[in-house]
Amino acid sequence: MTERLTTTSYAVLAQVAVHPWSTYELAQQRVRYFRYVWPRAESAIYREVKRLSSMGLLEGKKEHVGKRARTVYSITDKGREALRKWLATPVSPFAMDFEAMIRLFVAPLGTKDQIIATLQQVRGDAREMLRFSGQIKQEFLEGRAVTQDQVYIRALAVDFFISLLNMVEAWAERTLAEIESWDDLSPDGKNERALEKIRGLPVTPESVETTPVPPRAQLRPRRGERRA
Amino acid sequence: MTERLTTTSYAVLAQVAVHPWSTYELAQQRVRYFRYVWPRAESAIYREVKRLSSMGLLEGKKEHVGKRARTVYSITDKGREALRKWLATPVSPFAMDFEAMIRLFVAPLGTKDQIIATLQQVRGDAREMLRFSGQIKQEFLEGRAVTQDQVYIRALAVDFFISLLNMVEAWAERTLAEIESWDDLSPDGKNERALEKIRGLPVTPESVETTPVPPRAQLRPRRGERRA
DNA sequence: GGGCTATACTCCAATTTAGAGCAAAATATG
DNA sequence: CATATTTTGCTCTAAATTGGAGTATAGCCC
Repeated sequence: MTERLTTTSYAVLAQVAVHPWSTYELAQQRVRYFRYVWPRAESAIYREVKRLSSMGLLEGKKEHVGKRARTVYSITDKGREALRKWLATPVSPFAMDFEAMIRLFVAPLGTKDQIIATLQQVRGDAREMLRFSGQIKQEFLEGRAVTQDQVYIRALAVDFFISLLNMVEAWAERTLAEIESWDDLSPDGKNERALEKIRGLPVTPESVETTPVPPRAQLRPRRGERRA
Repeated sequence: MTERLTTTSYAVLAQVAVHPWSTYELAQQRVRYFRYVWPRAESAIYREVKRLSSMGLLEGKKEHVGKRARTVYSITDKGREALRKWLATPVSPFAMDFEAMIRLFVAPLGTKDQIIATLQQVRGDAREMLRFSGQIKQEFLEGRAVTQDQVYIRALAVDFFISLLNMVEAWAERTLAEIESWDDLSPDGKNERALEKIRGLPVTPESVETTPVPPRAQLRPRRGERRA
């Protein structure tokens, strides 16, 4: 048990800051909070609350439902202080896990149907998450969200998700349309059209340098706060 | 050393399928290929090529530069076959690590300057990656990309990235504008406006059910191919 | 010939993950 | 009302993964 706080620690602290939770609820309700921005194993949450509580950043109270015990955690002043300090440090850059891209890359090895199925999955996932976002939106509009008093902040996050998901959905849609218009997955006669497509993609023109340097963003630590 | 192939295995196979690479190049050039869709530790790549090679999916040839040995890997037919089989299985859903969202969530604990700095980082990261995407775009337009013969597929991926990055950049931009227009980070009088903002967010209307079920997308395995 | 950086890895401790287990409570089913 | 199933509320562990330290040669530049 190290004393080092990771982003996962702060995610748990942030969620508990909303109001007290039992560990089980905390693990379940992550969906509503940070499942989509900081997905971690369930067992990691159970481990984390213990750690944070032993460090005095959370306070655990044992409760009983019949014979079965459960622990309800609340954030302490020290915990809030830790969050405050964290806010002054640099953020780690965003990253994705997007397996479908790797499949697209090697798509010509497989069949047209296979890559279409993959893209339909992506589109389906985006739509499902959009439906979920729609529920969150409704909760706020109807004034029944748990963090109703924080709409002014939450709105910014909801905006992000809906934009992201709409973008993914739209991309999957137009990519499906493109691929469905093909006879097969061979390159025959498709590259000309593709170059036109690429030419049209909007990259802010300023400084398309030739230095093939990987973006510096990648040099800041990605997960924990390990220092060099 | 298990025999199980993970998405990381397929990412390496996919990259080697382009042309033979030395392990070092492979690890370095991941930026160009799957760094942004499947970011993994460098040491994982070194481990993976050995594993794949012991399984006969890659073939390693020792070369010498003076006294120093290096291994150049090429994909085997068996390796291509593995990729082909993989394409028939279901994709794992996309996921993000986006620490800035957690910070936004607890932003009122900190200062306005802090959350502004965080959002500027996000915008900066997006811009940097956009610049990198711009270089890729240029490579294709000038016909000097390594996978020039695959533009018709690559264009679809480049489209995705540029859309994603522009979306992130635009979101960061408008969120910064919003926050900069505030006097402070207190909720005072901001929630009305926020509700209007939320109301305007485009969620496809079909079926905004009230069942607060977490999207099924999350139930498919995220990383490896573990079966239930 | 000294210093620096790039190449080319290996190794390892510390985390982190996915999932198996276990037990009690609540709910459904016959 | 007896029994089966599901949900709650966790703990434990093997296996995988990570970030970094370490080692060593090569090739430049001054």
